[in-house]
Amino acid sequence: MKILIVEDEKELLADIKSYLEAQKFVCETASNFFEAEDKIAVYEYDVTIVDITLPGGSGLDLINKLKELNPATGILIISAKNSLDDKIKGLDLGADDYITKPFHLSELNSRVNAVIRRRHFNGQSSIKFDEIELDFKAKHAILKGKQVSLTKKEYDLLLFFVINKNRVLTKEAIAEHLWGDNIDLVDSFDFVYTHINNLRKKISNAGVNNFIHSKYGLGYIFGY
Amino acid sequence: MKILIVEDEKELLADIKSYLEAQKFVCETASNFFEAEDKIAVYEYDVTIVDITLPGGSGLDLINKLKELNPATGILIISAKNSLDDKIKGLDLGADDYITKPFHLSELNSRVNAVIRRRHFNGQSSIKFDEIELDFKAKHAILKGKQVSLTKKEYDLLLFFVINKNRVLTKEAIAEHLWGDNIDLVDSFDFVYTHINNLRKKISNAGVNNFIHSKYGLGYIFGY
DNA sequence: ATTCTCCCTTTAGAATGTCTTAAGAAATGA
DNA sequence: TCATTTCTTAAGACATTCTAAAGGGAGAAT
Repeated sequence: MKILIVEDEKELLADIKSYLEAQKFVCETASNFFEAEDKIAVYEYDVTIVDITLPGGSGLDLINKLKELNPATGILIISAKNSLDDKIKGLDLGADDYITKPFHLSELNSRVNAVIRRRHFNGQSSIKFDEIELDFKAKHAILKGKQVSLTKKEYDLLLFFVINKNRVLTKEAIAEHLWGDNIDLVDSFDFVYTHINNLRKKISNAGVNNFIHSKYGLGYIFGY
Repeated sequence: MKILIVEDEKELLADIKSYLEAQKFVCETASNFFEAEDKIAVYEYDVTIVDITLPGGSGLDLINKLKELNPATGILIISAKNSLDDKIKGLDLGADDYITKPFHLSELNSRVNAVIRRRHFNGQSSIKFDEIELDFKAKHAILKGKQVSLTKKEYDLLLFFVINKNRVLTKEAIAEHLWGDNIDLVDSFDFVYTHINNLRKKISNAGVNNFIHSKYGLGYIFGY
């Protein structure tokens, strides 16, 4: 899960980032309108957290752009206590939720989770592909109807596969999505093999086979 | 897909090259205006990445030349943070996008992909010619409606043919497009024969025949 | 028409690079 | 602390790519 945080107060921005990263989200940040504009043009984040009052332009315009460029992203507004008006406008523009300053980071976190659930998966609490089902709340998989517990990385990896079914994912893309782009490209990405292997084991132990296919020299593809 | 990277900062140039090569692009480089001028005169790259500030001449002039010599190429500008003016001029001249220093290589990569998509494929996720279809997401071919898996070289080769249908391609051009300029021009290019043969086998095994024709002494042509 | 040269086809196997797997070290968290 | 998860490492298996070589055919020269 990759999140963009758009917030001009540097300290708050850093706090949010480190909190959400501790919750195992992969985060990127922007501290003004233009930076945010650049980032959303380039990457389709799962969730975008937007402070309405931004230097360089209104957060509302940013939301407009977001809806245009990446309608699938979840949008969470941060607003000051007094600007009720902006909140309503934001929700009208298609934001999913808002949170008022000051707030507890734990609350932000649960709202992010709620947004992800609602947005990405249309209010469902799980996503399913054939005999493979992922439960967002419990963060486990249901394979052939049976619960299988997954580690965080296995869960994220499987979710990334399910969302991108029938699309080749290079190990670089996988590494980037699960670990963020602060990883060094000279790295070998060997650890991806390990996680793929672990995930495959758990899936096939449950009697579900042949869903993660290797494409030699290209990457992996999930599907039949 | 072949990319020319024009950038004078040696270290950045090397970083970009190795990143994009990891993403399975074939890259060539130029570190000043004249070198770039030479290269674009000789080969029609799919995408050209141009740093606006170059020793020997302006990147803007280079863009002009590019539009003249190879209007089909995608152009991506790299610019310093302060030179907003140049960016706009560049886009006016026909560049497709710009990216501001400093940037994440992953951002550059997605912009390159966006440029390619826009240029070559108009947002489609596959390209089709008669009974031959290539799925960009899954990186496989669909021949007579049936999925056929291809190796990376076979895929690249077939894509090159489909894009250049009804045009004679010399084996030197094929070699250059698929392997980049690190191959020696004195080489025999015999390996091209092998890959053509493998590709023909897979295509005809699927019951699709006579699409890759040999033109004795000239090269190959794809079509009826 | 015949011969010669060069280009292309095809095949087999060597070299290369990628993936699988497992075991253990390091990091994280209860 | 101990248990679990994540990362590192390495050996071996495997797919792909490249090399080399033999044979067939096209076009040019005689």
